[in-house]
Amino acid sequence: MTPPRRMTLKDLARELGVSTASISNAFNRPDQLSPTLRERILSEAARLGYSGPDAKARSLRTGRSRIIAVVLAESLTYSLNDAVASEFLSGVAEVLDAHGHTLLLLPGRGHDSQPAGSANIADGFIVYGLMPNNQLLNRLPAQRPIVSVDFDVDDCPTVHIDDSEASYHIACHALKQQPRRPAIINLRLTKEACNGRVTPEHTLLPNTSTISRARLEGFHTALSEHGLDTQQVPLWNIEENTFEVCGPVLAELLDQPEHQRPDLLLCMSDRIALTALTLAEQRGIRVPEDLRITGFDGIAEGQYRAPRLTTVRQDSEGKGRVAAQMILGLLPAEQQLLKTELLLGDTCP
Amino acid sequence: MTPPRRMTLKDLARELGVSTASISNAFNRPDQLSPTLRERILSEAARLGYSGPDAKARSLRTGRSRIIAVVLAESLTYSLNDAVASEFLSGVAEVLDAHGHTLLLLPGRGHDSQPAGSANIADGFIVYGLMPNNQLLNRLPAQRPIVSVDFDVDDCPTVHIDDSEASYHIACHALKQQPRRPAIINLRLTKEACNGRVTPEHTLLPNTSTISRARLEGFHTALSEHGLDTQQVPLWNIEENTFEVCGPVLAELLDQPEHQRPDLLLCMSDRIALTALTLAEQRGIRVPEDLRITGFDGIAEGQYRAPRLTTVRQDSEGKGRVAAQMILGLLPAEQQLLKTELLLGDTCP
DNA sequence: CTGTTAGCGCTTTCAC
DNA sequence: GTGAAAGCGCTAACAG
Repeated sequence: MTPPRRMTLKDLARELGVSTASISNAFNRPDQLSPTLRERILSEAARLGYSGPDAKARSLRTGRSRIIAVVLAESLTYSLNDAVASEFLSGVAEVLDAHGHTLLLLPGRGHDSQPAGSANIADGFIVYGLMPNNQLLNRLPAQRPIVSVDFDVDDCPTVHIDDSEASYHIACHALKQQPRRPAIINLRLTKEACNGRVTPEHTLLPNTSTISRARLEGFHTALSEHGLDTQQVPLWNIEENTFEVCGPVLAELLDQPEHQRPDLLLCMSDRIALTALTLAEQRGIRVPEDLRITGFDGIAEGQYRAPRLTTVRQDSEGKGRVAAQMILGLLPAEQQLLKTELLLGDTCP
Repeated sequence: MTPPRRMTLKDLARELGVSTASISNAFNRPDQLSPTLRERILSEAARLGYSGPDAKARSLRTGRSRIIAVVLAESLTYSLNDAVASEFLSGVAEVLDAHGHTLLLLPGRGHDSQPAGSANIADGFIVYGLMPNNQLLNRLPAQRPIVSVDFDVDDCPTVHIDDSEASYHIACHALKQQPRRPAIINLRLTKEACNGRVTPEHTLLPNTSTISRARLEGFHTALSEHGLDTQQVPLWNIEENTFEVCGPVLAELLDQPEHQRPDLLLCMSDRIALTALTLAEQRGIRVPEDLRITGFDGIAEGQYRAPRLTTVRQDSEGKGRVAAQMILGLLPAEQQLLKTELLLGDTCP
């Protein structure tokens, strides 16, 4: 009885009485051998159960794996359940797939740990939404292309949107109605973990390169231009963009006495806005009459419902596509700024 | 000027004047060398920019890549935007990550195409929601572990839920209220693509091993037991579990004359149920007074809203965890049947 | 504890 | 066209 070892290219060559080079060529370079021989090799290979060159050996030999890794800021568990991150991955996957590449998912886990050893099998890295100071970047294998998304890294091509401009625009729209008590609900704005009202004790993350600060800046500019004192506008913060974490914070906010409760919520994500909307509905607070709400992201969930969310649509899938194209060299490796669009829904008409 | 070639283990060995084995051991087997030497090697490696053994070479040598592939039924673009699939992937990722493995995503694309060449780098495969007749299975490299999820494959460990039982239970609950015109909204039930009412012209997919048929069977059993003629209960079908595809079908259903419009929708997914709910709200159809709706899956979106969806919760993340544990050999490779739970929401109290 | 060495399976010159 | 041979970077036996 023969050992049940997986058949190798060499085995097949011996079996067919041809050289290993011909087998290799049959699979990789059709022009290097006669069609007849190629046919014979391919059909015999199928018959004998040889399913093509081993990817491990091939990638060692050629130096390329046809695998692109996406490094996600948060844990995979979180990212995969976040609509924005999922859409982004969709876009990446679509392009990679169309070009015969596959997608390896790497967690950014913690703040400065090593990426898994198998990470460096990838031909290139797309780094999504990581904090700029994250050590992880330096730990990625050098010499291989990196594209960063949603934040700037030195000497690294980037794809992102103009967060402060988009925030400015949606805030301007919301402020047309002259709110008496606007509030801003931030996402990961503070250095210390904070789920609730932001107080003077909290320090904010650096105002360069963090999404939250850019969006906050846009909101503040709009508020100032409308004659409001930004110091007077309460800031709330949320650490994680999930129902579970948003819920209690927004409940606390909405359960304030009515004369104190905000009448406009500028939210930094659709998830936050949708949670606010649900909780308002449960409390009989009318949207938009008693409370106007704006979101950010434009996820499907906010648009296929009644009332529809007023928000900024960012093309996350498009971001993914551009990032993938850049990493594959199909697009020049430069800064790419994607457009956003104001979606006028029912929560802040 | 030295060539900018990536530093190899051998280079480092020469540089430090030690053997390659020691370098390798420093990274892989701490007990095989003195702590002093190990420290020196590690720190020098960091200083000289050697970021550890190359994954391609290592995997060729050891035969293992520490990469597990998940083969998704649909395109990645679709799967990543589907809450159920995303939750499943979350569960897989969580376990893999905890055990130093990484996740490679493979599209099932089409019905019988080759998996990408780089696929066979994986140490094992988790096959999610594929049709049982899919050729893809045979194309996966032999000799490597496979776990299938949500459908049965010969000689292949599987994790799934009892779809027909769960459907039976939720239908029994819904039928307590004696609906006059129940309808069933299926997901991929017919052989031919069909978005709308299922007619006698349509042939259904085989009743073995397809989720839809199992769920339909559960619904039918419950209907019969409640004295209803299953032949009289209209079947509708939807091909893709997205807002875009569900919308028109459910609009057509809801826009029927009132005396003809169903007063109970047994939906095969939460996405379908949520779309029905939104469209009903837009039309002023009261839920649950005029129309009761049940879903299937128990996604967060259906629970963190008002009214809450009545549905069956299946633990997709748990499925992912179990599948990952099986593929890593942490759990015996056998049939695993996960529990489901009836969630009584507001759409069918 | 350390060093030498033989491949893992493949691709790709290069000579025929 | 085809075949022989070198070696991608690493690990694990084994010998010292």
